[in-house]
Amino acid sequence: MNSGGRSAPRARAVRSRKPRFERQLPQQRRQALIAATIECLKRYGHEGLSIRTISAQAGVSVGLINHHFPNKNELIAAAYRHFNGELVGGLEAAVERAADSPRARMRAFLEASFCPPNLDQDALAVWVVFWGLYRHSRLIQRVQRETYRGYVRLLRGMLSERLAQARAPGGRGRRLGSRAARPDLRLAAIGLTALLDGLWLAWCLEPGAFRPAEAVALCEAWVESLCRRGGRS
Amino acid sequence: MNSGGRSAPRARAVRSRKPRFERQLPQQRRQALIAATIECLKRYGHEGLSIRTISAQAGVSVGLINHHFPNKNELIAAAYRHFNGELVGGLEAAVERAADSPRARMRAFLEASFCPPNLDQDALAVWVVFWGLYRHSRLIQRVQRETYRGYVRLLRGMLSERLAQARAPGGRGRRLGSRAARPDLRLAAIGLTALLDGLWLAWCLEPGAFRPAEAVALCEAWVESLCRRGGRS
DNA sequence: GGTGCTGTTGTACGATCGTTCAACAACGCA
DNA sequence: TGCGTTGTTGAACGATCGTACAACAGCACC
Repeated sequence: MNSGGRSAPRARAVRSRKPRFERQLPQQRRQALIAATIECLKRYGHEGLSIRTISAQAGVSVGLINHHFPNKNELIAAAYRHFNGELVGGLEAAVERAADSPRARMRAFLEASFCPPNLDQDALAVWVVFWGLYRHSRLIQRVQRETYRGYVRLLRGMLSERLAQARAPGGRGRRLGSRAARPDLRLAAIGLTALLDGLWLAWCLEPGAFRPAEAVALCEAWVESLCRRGGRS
Repeated sequence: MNSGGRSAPRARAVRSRKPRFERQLPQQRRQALIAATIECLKRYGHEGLSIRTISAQAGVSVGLINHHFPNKNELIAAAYRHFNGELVGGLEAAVERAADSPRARMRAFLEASFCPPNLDQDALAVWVVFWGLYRHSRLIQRVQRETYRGYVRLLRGMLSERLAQARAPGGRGRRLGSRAARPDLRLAAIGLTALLDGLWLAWCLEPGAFRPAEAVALCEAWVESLCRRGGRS
């Protein structure tokens, strides 16, 4: 409040003191806020979804969020989009790193599904909060619809390759007439997705119940069974 | 505010007017509040978990909840216990109504799992909110631990019967030596639970993707596969 | 009909919520 | 070095949250 108090600190700041805050590009700041949102969800669950908690986690003031996002729901939707993208992107990368064989690609997909960072109790806590918002938020519904397509396409593509290989001449398909060899890909994909999700959920709820490798084995056994029976149930 | 205003309306009330509220036994009122809590969760999701929303749904004043429950969390935990109990009780009743055959009992269990009121989008919304509270509420954790045992015991018991029948002399078990006939019941139960939960989840998220009967068929195919292979993966 | 108990009401309180906005300040640029 | 742009701050607002509590009133009982 004393006169001159406005310029004196600034003169020192120019020389040595670090500024009270750092300006960032909107894109970078948005990413930081999204990361803070997910971190808050991991730590505090649904109660972590408050403007003050998130801004404190990001190390910024409460007002900044509404400068980069029109409102809280848009920030949450952006965080959901990011979280979904990380999952699908990680799985796609794991599949592409694998060998060319459909069997190897499927195995890489399953192992990536049952490894950190996807297989993580914190991650489940985040998913569950998002799912809880699903029914009453059109934004969340839209993000879900957009990102889920990528996941389904990836899984269906691999399963299709895998089943096609099994009934190819050089494959391991046995005792199959041409009719039985036409598997019901739709039901097969639904079943595999359900088994995968269910195992993932069960492990996150109780990590001691079984080992990740056992989950991979169960899923592979399901695919094997599909190959042998031609997908018919 | 006029003198005599206290006794005059009361004289009429005794004759014809219905009282402003009705006293109920604590047990009945508690049940009504629990039902209102679940109804609010179905309608409004996590935002429905407020004292004012629940008391309005139950048709009582805001103060009454804290007269029957020490705090909001205890009410939510009681609602979670009730919701779990309804599920497990309904499944047990369906199994007991079925024929004696292990196959019929398992089928009844699966069909009850994929029928209303269990197979319901509203029900999923309720579960998801409870799951979101799990990690940060010791009350919810305790209820979960208590009620989940009943579910696991029911499912394991049926699966055990079913597999035992399959490898009995008169059963349909084929090509099985005594060693292969010893299924890994633990992994089998884990897999079936995961498949069941995953299908249930997938249907609730997108009811048009497949019919409930198809889900039952997928689960039965899994059990059939276990019987044929002796549970080995 | 009067009395006591207790289930029930509704106001009040402090805390926290999402959002707004005027003022501040970091940094590019002339 | 001074100016203009704009990312950033933090106080303030009204709304809503969970809880407490004194007063009211339904109903059983004498």
